[in-house]
Amino acid sequence: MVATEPSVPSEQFTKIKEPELILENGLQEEEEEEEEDGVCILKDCGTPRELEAECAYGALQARIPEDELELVPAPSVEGDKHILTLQAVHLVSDEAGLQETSWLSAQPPEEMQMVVQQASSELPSLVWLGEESAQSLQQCVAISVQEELYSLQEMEVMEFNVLEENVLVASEDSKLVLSLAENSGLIKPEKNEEEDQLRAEGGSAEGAEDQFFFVEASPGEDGSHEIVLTISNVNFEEHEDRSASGQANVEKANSVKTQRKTKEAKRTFCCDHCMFTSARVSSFNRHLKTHTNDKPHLCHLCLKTFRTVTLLRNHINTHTGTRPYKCGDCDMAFVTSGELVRHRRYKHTHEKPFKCSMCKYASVEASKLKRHIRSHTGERPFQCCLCSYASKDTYKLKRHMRTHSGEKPYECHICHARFTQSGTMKIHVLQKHSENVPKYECPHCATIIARKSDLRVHLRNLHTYNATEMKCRYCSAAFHERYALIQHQKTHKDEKRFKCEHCSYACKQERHMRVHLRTHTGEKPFTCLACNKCFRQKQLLNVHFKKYHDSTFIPTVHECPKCGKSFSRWNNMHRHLRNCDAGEKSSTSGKGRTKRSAVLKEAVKAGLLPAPKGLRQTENSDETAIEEVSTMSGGQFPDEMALVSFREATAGSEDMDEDMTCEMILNLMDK
DNA sequence: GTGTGATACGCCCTCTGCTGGCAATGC
DNA sequence: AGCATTGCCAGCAGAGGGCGTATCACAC
Repeated sequence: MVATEPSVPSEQFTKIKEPELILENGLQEEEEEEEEDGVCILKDCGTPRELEAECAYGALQARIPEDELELVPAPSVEGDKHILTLQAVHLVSDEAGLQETSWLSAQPPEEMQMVVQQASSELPSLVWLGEESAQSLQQCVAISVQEELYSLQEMEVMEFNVLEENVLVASEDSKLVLSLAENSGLIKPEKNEEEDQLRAEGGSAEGAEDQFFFVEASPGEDGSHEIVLTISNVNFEEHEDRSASGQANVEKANSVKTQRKTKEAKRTFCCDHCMFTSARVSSFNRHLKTHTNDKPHLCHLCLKTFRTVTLLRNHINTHTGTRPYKCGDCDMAFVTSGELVRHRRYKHTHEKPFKCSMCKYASVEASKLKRHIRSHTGERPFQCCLCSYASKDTYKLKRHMRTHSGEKPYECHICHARFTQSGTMKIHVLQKHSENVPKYECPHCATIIARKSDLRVHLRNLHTYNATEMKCRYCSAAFHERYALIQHQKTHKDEKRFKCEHCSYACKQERHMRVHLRTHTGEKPFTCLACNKCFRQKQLLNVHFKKYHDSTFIPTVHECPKCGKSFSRWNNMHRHLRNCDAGEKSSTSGKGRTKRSAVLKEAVKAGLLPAPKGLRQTENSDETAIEEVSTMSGGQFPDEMALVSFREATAGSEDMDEDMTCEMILNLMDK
């Protein structure tokens, strides 16, 4: 039945756990009526490594013969030997809730056969102690081990230790004895004592026939060396929901950190609703109030209710502003003394009792140290449900969730811009709406930067030593710092660094030198596809093609503003204009040309005359003059050959200024 | 039963630093 | 005109400080 059926008590485990006692070192007789259940504190006295080495499935199976095991009772159990049956139980799927719990059941001592069956590979930790047939099993002990809390191997070792340690417990308890092998065994409660117990509870011996003892195992405070067993009665008449209750026990145990030590011989009261235990009745009773909604103490100001007078008083202080605990070193005051102590540590004494073992960090509060340690371990327990992000504390996750919700809770009170974080808004207000905006000056180049973080970027990009040399574009100099390289390259700015080896020509750009060299080599790399005529520059080819091979080309017509005569070229119109204007005779002398050039230039600048294409004022006219003149397409020169002549003539002086350009044009015009 | 210190959890805050889009600027 | 550079700026996350509150252990 019990051994083979998955109908393991579960819900009852939570129901039957009346206020329990720790049974240790012999419990007082006068309190026997309270001892329905118990909590046993077990201490590891085995050798887990040996056990682990013996069996991959764990110590229990390792130490117990595969088919039979004789159990030796605890010395104090009246010398009876009890052999119990161990039986593995494979739970069926509809009892999945049990699969997270391991069970051990002890059959009555009259069943002197112990059989260990290999648990299924899927459920290696699921082991029953019970009679082979299980049909006659009327009492048993079930041990629940939380798989969630331990790795499989650890859990199994612990399982063994539970049994092993029960010898000690049982030997002194004589109420509920579990022992296994020489120093281990599993013994059900002694019949007579059990009956006495039941009588004390007002029950009957028959009632005991249907009772299970549920034992919950959980780790002790200091790790694997101590285990807490919580033993409860189980009523077999209510088995229907046991799987669910078994799951409930798993969850319950997971949520509670057991910290109970009972090395001292004293009673412990166990909470019916949680894992809480206490040796003091007053504490236990006070704890019980946490599970009730009984809050008899009413706040007359907001009608909120509280369990205790102290809680109510503290609450009322929040209404009245009463803060009886005042800091002697500042104006702060607090409702509780604990708050004051903590405040003084933070602000005045700087006492930080919680120190990190991995760094120098220390904190006033343990929770802060715990949070800090996550920065060492990388643990991120708080997982975002919408993305892969996980944070180390709840607040960061909450803040992160704004990236999904789009929430921007912080608003600039001046321009009403909204921000996701208060710090961002603060920077915004400071930079945009404040008068005394702090500036950060680079210590290396005196650059002023508004934000410290951006100064850091500036330093990283421009002033960081680079192991790889960065070479100057214009010379052989090399630098390890980007800023130094940039400053150096600026020294090349006004240099005519490119000098012709065949003549005195010099220029600033290499591309100009390449064009110039063609005047020495005679190279004409640009060939007209229509007539195979070759040109030294692409612009000349383009002009040629438009004029002679492009039927859609419409030459610009320039009209004289005085007489309306049409000219195909801008410069011809202006030459005409000089003659047409007030009958003044044109001059072809150099002085006169220069004067005309200046007049022409000024006229164009003043907007009195239409600017020839390519003769606009530019910021970098020295570098682009030749290109600008070259783009005087559309027949601005007297003819194509004149343009070519111009190009060739100016090829060696590309950096001439605008006046020179105009003069050159006028010279050509004069031709 | 109550007061008090200790503990734990949660919330909110600041400071810090990195990232990438954007626009101005220079080449 | 196109491209590279760089400061400005908002978004976002890491780390830690400070405090409010609930609960427990213990002494009285």
